[in-house]
Amino acid sequence: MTREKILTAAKELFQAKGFEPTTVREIATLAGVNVALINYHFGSKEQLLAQMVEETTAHTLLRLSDITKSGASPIEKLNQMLELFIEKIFSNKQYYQMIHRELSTPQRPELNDQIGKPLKRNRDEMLKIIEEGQKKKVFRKDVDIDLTISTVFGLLYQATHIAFKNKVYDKQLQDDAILKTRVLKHLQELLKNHLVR
Amino acid sequence: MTREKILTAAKELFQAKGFEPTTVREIATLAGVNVALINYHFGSKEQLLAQMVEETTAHTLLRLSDITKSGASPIEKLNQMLELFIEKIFSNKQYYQMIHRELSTPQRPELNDQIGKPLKRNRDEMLKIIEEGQKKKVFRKDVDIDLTISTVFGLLYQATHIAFKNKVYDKQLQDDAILKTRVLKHLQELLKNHLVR
DNA sequence: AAACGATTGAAACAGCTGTTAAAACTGTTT
DNA sequence: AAACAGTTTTAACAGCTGTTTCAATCGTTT
Repeated sequence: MTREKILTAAKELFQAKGFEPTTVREIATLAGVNVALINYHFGSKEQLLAQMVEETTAHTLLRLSDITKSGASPIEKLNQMLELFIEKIFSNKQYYQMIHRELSTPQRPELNDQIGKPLKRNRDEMLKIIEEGQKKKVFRKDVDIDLTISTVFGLLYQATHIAFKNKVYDKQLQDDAILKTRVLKHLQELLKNHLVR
Repeated sequence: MTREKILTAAKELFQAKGFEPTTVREIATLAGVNVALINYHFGSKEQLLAQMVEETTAHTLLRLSDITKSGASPIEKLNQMLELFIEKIFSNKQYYQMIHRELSTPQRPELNDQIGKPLKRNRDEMLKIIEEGQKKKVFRKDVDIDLTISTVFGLLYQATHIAFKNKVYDKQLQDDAILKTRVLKHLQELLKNHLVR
């Protein structure tokens, strides 16, 4: 019970403020527990985050392998995959922003690795599908697959920025739902033009 | 002189460690000056970063408007622009990583705005060119320009990650030069397929 | 009821952070 | 030589950080 209360409070604060700016005392207060219990149950503040990422990632990977193993065509699979990622990322914008921020910091390299692994598995699933499409000769072979995948995740990351930092790009506040369909459509057309021969 | 020494030392440390983890005392030591001089010359640690970004950005914007104002075709302009961005970003990978990291943190929103403005000007230059291409009817009109630009910058950002965090994506260490030409070629083809009608 | 290990609470640890007030020192102008 | 503004130094401020120590409490087992 205490463990869960700490995890919940920590997730909320890490999302809102980031990892480093969040203090263990804030977490303890929001969770309604004593400060010392964080170190008692998780060992350290870092391991608390590592545990959080571990438990949060599991579900997405299950749904991903469902798509990969289905009988759909490569293009259909790719589209389903895009929908899943967009859904996941938009409903946890702050979480993914925080993860990427943490992933790009030179501090805490060990924690970095622990967070990086789950994300790499996402990339690998997309890689499988593109290679399958090439094998079935529906996708062109003269594309840089690695950079294509990076393009997708790069845009998804940028989209989360646009979603709640519109002022930076001089745009009116846009409804997430609208942005989501825009992103999906954009990525679908982009990939179709780029991959399909 | 003191000012410049502080700026140089700060840039080096911010790049290597990030903004927050770098202490004013470290900056002062590396610059070989007294701690108090940072606040004397810049007012605060935050304004030091703001000033740094301001001065670093100026040159790029000059070269950008050169491209925009040239007589080249939209496609040529776009390619020149890509080359410029890739050049700038790859020769200052750590710097741009740091900037993006700082830009994605909910802390220090005022500083956020100050950093965001120069980056927005980059986007605007690219926007101009795409709109020009549409007006001259060499580019399709049914594209999401905003997301197209986000796609470019999103990939460039991802590329800097790949450049010195290859382990995350299970790749061998790649020479920056090779990666740069790969990125350039990838973006050129991607945009051509997506924009040109 | 006694004993036990697991969990919790209060308090303090040692160390760091950005910033600043005031004095000391510079080089130039009167 | 005196006055002056622009810099630099010293030293301290007030506050925060993650972590740990040790005693108190809890629920379960003997």
